[in-house]
Amino acid sequence: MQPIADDLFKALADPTRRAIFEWIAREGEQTVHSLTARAGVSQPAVSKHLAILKSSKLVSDRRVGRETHYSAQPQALVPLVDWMSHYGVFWQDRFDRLEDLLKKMDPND
Amino acid sequence: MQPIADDLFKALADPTRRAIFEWIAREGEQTVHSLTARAGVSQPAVSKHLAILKSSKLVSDRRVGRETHYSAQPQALVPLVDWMSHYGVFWQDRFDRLEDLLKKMDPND
DNA sequence: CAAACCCATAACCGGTAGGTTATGGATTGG
DNA sequence: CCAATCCATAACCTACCGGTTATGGGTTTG
Repeated sequence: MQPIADDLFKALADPTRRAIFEWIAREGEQTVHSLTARAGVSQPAVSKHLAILKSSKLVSDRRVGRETHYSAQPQALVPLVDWMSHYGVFWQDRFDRLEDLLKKMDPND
Repeated sequence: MQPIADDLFKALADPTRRAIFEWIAREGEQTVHSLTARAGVSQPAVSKHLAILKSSKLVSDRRVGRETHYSAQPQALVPLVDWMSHYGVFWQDRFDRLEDLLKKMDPND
């Protein structure tokens, strides 16, 4: 098995960090300021989480004047999918759900 | 979003622990002894990792005399799949691979 | 241009996580 | 039945992680 990026698992293991990623992913580009507003931790803490997310490619940043805007990069999750795909059971258990997803994606449906 | 079991992410975040899980998953039931032989850490360390894997349902144990046999429970990964399914990009990017997997699973193929 | 704002970094701190050795209970084998 | 084996737990240590406050550089605004 190819050695999956350990940093990816580690980056997602912290709940605060995962929450930050989820907000950005679901609501689009966010500034550090807006993230700090609801993170429940200080601004430096948020910045550090963002740095870790960035180092594992889960987010990218864009400077706009004095603000830094962060966007989600969910493609960075692909190694996780690959890793899980080695444990076949998961397909069996979620086959129904999988079919639904495929139908929704199929333009000829 | 339902609060995904934090313990699951944490359990998988450690590389030694993940390796142990992978061995059991790929090669079937294993004793603590055999796992210790290649884990690169002491037997108590392995036992602790197994306890953590067990507490997040990733493995189950079965006592046989003085031995304890551990088996993988990959269904415990399902919450991870669910979590990732919220970040749609992943399906688009891996669609080809997904198709391959489905073909391999199809008994009429 | 001075003040306020946004953010990253530095320095520090406490808790926890992963490792170790020591130990002991249960089981097997000679 | 005594010794050896398998494993879990306890006790301990260290390193790292996630948090804090302090600070300062860059940017906008009044």
